[in-house]
Amino acid sequence: MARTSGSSSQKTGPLVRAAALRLFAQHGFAAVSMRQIAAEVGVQAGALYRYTPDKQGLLFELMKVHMEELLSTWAEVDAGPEPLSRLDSFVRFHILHHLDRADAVFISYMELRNLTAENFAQIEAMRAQYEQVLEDILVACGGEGLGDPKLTTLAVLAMLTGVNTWYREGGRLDREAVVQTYVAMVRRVVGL
Amino acid sequence: MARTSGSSSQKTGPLVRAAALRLFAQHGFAAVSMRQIAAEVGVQAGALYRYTPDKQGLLFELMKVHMEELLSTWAEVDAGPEPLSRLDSFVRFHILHHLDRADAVFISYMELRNLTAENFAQIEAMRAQYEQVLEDILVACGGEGLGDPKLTTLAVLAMLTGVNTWYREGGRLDREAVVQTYVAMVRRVVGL
DNA sequence: GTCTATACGTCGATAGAC
DNA sequence: GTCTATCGACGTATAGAC
Repeated sequence: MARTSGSSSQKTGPLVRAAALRLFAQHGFAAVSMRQIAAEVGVQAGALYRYTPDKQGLLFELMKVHMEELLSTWAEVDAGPEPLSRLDSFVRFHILHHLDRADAVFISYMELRNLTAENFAQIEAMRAQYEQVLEDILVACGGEGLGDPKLTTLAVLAMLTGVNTWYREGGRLDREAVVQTYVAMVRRVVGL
Repeated sequence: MARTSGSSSQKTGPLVRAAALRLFAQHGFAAVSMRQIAAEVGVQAGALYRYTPDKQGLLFELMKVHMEELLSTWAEVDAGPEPLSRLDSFVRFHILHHLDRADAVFISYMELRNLTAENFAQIEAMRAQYEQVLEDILVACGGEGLGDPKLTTLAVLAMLTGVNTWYREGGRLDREAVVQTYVAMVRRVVGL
């Protein structure tokens, strides 16, 4: 029996998350009210609580889904054993994946302090896991200039994620040009 | 005639700004109330309006002072004409200056979206000015690997500012070790 | 599954006493 | 220069009708 149109139960949930994602990214978690999110979706504020236990739960789910997707997508993309091509591939993946999810990336960096301690610990663990991915690649590459693997990892990630703060579609450089420039810069940072 | 103790007019203003700086950095601009700031200072909320026109003005002044100090302090530190030593000196300056002002740095990156359009434009202009400082140095260095000066500038600044997100006093590396590692990494990024 | 109505607290900012 | 008192608006979250 096909449910034709009546119930929006399978639509409203995703709409709530999409609206929250956009509004949190634009104005900040604390500055956005449940009423605003509801208005964006086209329902009354009370209806939101069918889809989230509370505002905090909404923020946490957005960040959790983002981090899970980051880790699982890399696992799919990750090609193979050759270290240097893995490094290039990681740089490309990180930049493009982050550019495609600017709102979620922004929230995941800016709103960490608005998570409860328990929720923060979960997100933090996934972030550390992602850092470890790059550190392992860098160690496998083992460039001569690679002094401290931890520091190099953090420096490279900061460099790559920084692209999100200035890149605009239709600007002077397209994505491919940015990726290639960063691939070259990262190689130099690690001394290869 | 020495005013001995009575009036606190010369003390409260700075205390208000110090409290706001700390609280905004910890909880975010939107999440902090004027009542919280007043409680931290030890006055009632109404008294704050002797020292700022409104909450927005308080945020703006913190960011404005921070950017002005960043630019003027570099102008003092900037040594001379030799490009490569200027680059090293900029890296050292940026890292240490930022580590010494973690709260102001954090606010200046996170709360840009809470500025009015007019205030944002002023801060943005000073940020662009600071970026130009590094770009000029990089161009003067003119390393062979230096592909796009704008991109390299942004990548290096992201790398350097990223230190603030993980550095903790008393950790595995002291400031000097961090500075030296980053000086070496930045030289490699620009191909020198 | 969404609505209306509401409990109850806090917000930024101002007025006027002292 | 700081206080107390207050305005009107808005915050999250819940209860119960439909």
